[in-house]
Amino acid sequence: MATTCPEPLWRHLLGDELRGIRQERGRTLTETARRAGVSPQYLSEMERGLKEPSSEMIAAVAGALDTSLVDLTLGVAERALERAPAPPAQAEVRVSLTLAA
Amino acid sequence: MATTCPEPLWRHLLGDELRGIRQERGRTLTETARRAGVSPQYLSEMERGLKEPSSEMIAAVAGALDTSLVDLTLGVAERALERAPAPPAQAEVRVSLTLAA
DNA sequence: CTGCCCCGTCCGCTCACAGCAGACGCGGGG
DNA sequence: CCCCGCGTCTGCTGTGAGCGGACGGGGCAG
Repeated sequence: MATTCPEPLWRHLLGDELRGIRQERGRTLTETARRAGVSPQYLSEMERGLKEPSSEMIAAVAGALDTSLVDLTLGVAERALERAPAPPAQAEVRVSLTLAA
Repeated sequence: MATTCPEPLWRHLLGDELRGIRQERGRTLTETARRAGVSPQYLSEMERGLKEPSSEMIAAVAGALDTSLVDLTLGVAERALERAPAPPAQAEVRVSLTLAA
């Protein structure tokens, strides 16, 4: 097991996920920022993982992208899994529990 | 679909998840804080959703609890699902995709 | 009973950063 | 040339992240 790649940080994964969703929906950064009630420069920074957005900001941008915190955190978890050298077996067990519920 | 319960915020869900994991492992707040390199008062505030911890702080506490950002965000997503009035069908599809990978 | 230790939370504080206004470069169209 | 929209850069200020000291509660020993 290689330990050469440290775990990515929350703000990076979140930013990647937000940009991913936005582009998937074909939305511009400027329009999304306006809908979320934040500045375009700030949304740009969020997406690039340069800032630690508050929970309210996260919720506002999620709303502007017609998604939810559930989807967002799941997407972040997926990205974290993709970047992990070996997926922990426990994480998969937890995911299957989520399906059972 | 009742819209009387707003979606919980990231910091609340995160805090609940951190406290849940810590108590599951039978660890004290003071010991966990020491291992994470944060003050006990700050960890207390984090767990109660009173503060917006930085990504590095989240990582440090996760490390102190012998867990990862993957597990953490999955746990948060689970809690968000539990508190959602009706689980979005899309979220479940994403989870099954995670299993397939 | 008192004193000590540990636990978790309250209160007040400082300085780094969250969030943004103005500016910039780029591409496209008239 | 101009205008518009896009996304990012730069600099700024007020706020809150993170913590030190203090506090109350519980448990234990003398």
